[in-house]
Amino acid sequence: MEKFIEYILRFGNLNKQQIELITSKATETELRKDKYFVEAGKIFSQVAFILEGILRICFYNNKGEEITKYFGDENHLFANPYNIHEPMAEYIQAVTDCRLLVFSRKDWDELSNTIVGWDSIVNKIFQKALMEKMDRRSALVSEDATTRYLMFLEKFPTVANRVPLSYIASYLGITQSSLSRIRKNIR
Amino acid sequence: MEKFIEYILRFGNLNKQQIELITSKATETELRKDKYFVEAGKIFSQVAFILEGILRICFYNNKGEEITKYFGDENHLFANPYNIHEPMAEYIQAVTDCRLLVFSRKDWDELSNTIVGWDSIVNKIFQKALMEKMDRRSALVSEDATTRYLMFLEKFPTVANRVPLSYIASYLGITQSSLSRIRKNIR
DNA sequence: GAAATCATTTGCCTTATGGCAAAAAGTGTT
DNA sequence: AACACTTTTTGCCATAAGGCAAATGATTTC
Repeated sequence: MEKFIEYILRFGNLNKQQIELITSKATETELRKDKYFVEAGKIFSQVAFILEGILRICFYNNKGEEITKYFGDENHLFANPYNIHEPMAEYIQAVTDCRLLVFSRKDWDELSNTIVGWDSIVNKIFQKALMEKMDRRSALVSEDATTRYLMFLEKFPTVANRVPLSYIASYLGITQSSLSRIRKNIR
Repeated sequence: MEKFIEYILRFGNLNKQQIELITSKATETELRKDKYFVEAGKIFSQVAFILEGILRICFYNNKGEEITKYFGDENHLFANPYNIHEPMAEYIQAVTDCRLLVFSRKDWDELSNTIVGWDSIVNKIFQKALMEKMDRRSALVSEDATTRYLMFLEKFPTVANRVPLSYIASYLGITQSSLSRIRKNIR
C-alpha cells in the first residue's frame, strides 16, 4: 500500500488526511495467473494498481490471432480513464499471480470530487503512461526482430522470464518460433 | 475558427462568453511545407490546432534513419500536454502547407484558470488522441506490410496522396521501395 | 512417478521484405 | 522547352522471418 502512495506522490502533493481517504477506498485483491481482470465486451470502470505480478492487455485481430498490446508490471496503474461507459475491446489478463489494489469507479469519482488536485495527478499519470507506451511502440516499428526483442528486454526486464513466449512474440509482432531462434542467438 | 470551436464542443459544453475568450487567445498562422513547427531539442509549449494541411511528428533512430511517428491532418490538436519544460525529442514538421491556430502556453494556462471545466475538456481530447494512436500502432504490429498500408489508408485517407512516400514507409516500418511495390499490387 | 498436457526449440523449405542502384516519372525554374 | 532536382518505380539478388510439423523439454494431474 505504501508503494501506491509513494507512486501517487511522485505526481503531486497530498496531505495526511487525503492520503488516508485514498487508502480507505482501496481494496486489495488477488488475481490468479491466467484469470481475466477485465473481459472484452464488458464494462471496465474500476481502477487497479499492481502491487505484485504482471498483467497484460490483449485483443484478437481479424485472423483470430491473439495479440498482446501491452504488459504492466509492479507499480503500474490500470484504468480506462475515459470511455467509462463503453464495453472494452480488449482483455486484461493476469500473466502471473497478481496482488492488486482496486478502486471502484464510484469511490474513484468520490476522490475526484473531494481531493483538490486529484484529477490533475491522475491525468498526469495516465498521460505519461500513454506517451511512454506510444513511444515504445513507435520505436519498435523501424527495427528488425532482434533489436525489437532487445528493446523489449530493456523496457521490461522483469517480464521476459515470467511470461509465455507467445505473449512476447505477439507483442513484438513476430512468431513464437522466430522469437525462440532470436533468443538462442543472443545467448 | 468555427471548426476549432466545433471540435472543442464535442468534448464538453461552453457558453458564449467562454468561447469568445478562447477565440480571443488564438492566433492564426501559416506554416509552409517542410518547415518545422517544433524542432527536437527545443521547448514546445504552445498548443496548435490544424485548420488546414498535414503535420507529422518524426524522430531519428540510432541508425540515423528518419522515422515518422505520427501524422496529423485537419482538425487535430497538437501539444505537449505534460513535459512542458523538457526539450522535445522529436520534430513536428509541415508536410503540406498548413494553416494553424496557435495558443501560447501563457494564454492556454490562463484559459485553464478562467474556464471551469477547460482542463477536463482538454484532458479528454489528449487522452482520446493518445489512445487512438496507441491502438493504431498496436494494430500495425501484427500485420504484414500490405495490410499495414491498407490500415493506414483507412485511418488517413486524406494523407496518403499528399505526402512523400518515404514518410509513410517509415511510419509503417517498411522501406520506400517495398511500399512502392505494395502500392502497385493494390492497383 | 507415469501419463497427459502445454510450452519451447528445431529442421526444412517458402516467401516477404530489404539493399543497392539504375531507370523512369514528376516538379519546379529559367 | 530544356535543365536540374526530387521522388517513385523497377530489377536483381540476398536475407530475415514465416509456416508447418516433429522433437524436445517443462509442468500439472491423478
